[in-house]
Amino acid sequence: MALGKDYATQECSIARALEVVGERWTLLVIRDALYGVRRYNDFLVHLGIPRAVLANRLQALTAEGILEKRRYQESPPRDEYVLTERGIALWPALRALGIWGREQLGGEPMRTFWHADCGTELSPYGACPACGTLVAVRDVDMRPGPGLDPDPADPVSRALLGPRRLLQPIETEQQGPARRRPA
Amino acid sequence: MALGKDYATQECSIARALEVVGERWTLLVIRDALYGVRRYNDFLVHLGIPRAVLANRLQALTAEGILEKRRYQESPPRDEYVLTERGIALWPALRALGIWGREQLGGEPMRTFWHADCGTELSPYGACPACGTLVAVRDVDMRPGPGLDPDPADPVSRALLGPRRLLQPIETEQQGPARRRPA
DNA sequence: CTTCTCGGTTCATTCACCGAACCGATGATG
DNA sequence: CATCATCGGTTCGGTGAATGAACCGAGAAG
Repeated sequence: MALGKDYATQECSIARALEVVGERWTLLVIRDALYGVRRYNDFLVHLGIPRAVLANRLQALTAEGILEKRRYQESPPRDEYVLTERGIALWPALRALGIWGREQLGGEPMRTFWHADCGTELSPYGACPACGTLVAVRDVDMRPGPGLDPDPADPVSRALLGPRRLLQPIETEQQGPARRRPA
Repeated sequence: MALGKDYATQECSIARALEVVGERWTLLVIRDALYGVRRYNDFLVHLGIPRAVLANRLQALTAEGILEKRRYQESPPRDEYVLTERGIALWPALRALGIWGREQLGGEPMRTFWHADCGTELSPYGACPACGTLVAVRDVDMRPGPGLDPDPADPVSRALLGPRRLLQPIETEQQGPARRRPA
C-alpha cells in the first residue's frame, strides 16, 4: 500500500490510529460519512476514488468497526455504510485537521460548524462557547462557508451544500429508473 | 502526492491538510519532531523508515514550511530539522488521533501529557482543567504511561523515556565522531 | 427483450514504498 | 599516511498498492 499500515515498531496510540485510518482516502471516506454520505455510488462520485480502492476501504473500515454495512432496501438489495460510535469518535481528529488546513494553508473556510441547539459557532476544539459544553456530533449543524463553490457539478456535493445536520443521510435527487427509496 | 491534485474537486480543508501531511510516515515524523527528535539519524532509528523515504519526507515538510532545516554545527557540517509554528500547530490533530487510538483501539496509555506550570494532566482537547486555559505546546510535559516499554532497544526511544518537555531536543548518548565500537 | 442503475470485480499499467548497497565529506585511530 | 567510522544522504532492483477502464450480475423499467 502506498500508505501502508505496518507501523509495528511504534509504541504509540498515534501510530496505532494511523494503522487503521492512515491509508490513502480513508479519512476522506470517514469525513464524507460524517457529512451524511452512506452509499457506494455517492462516495464514488464525491471522492473521485477508484472503485476498487473504495470497495477495499469500505470493507476494511467495516472490519475495523468504524463503519457498519446495513441493508436499507430489499427489492433490489442495497446496502449502505453507516458510521459506528467508533467512527463518529474520529470527528475531533478530522476537525483538528481541517482547522489546521484552513489556518495554516490559507483560504476561506469551506464549511462552518454550529451548535444546533443554540446557533453558536463551535470553537476550534468542538465546544460551544455559549453553552460551555462539548457538542455531540449529532448536534452539530454544518453550514457552507465563503470558500465553498455554490454550484458544484456532482449531485452529492450539491446535496451537501445546504445547512444540514452532521450524520444526517444525504438525499440525492432521483436519477434513474432503478431508483426507489422508501420514505 | 498523497491525494492527487484533485483538491480542486475536494473543496475541503481536511483534504488540503491531507495533501500535505497525509502521506505515509509524515505524521509520525511530525510526532517525533514534537517529542524532540531533530536529526536525520534519530528519525531513522526511531521510526524504522527507509532512508530514501525519510529524506523525501524531510525535504517535502521543509518545502511546506512545517520543518526548518538549520545548521547546528560546522565541522562536520550537520543540519537538524526543527518544527516551525506551522508544524507545531499540528499538535491538536496528532493528539486527537492519539486519543482516538487509545480510547477506541484499547490498550494502556503510552504517554501522558501534563501542564508543566501546574502539574495537571491535560484534558482530551489539550486544555488544562485546573487553569482553564489552552496549554501551549512548549508548556506540555510528556510522561511515560503504563503501556510504554520501560527498556527499549534504540537510543532514541530511551532518550524519550523520561518525563520531558515537548519540543525540547533529545539528548542521545554521546556517540560522537568515530566513537570506538563498544563490546 | 433490451436497456438502465447499482455495486462491485478484473486487469494492465503506473507509481510509491522497501531494503540493501553505495557514496562523499569529515574526523578519529594507529 | 592508510584505515575505519559516522552522518546524511543517493541509487537501484524488486514488490505491492493505486489507478482507470473494462467487464459483470442482479434487479427493475420500458
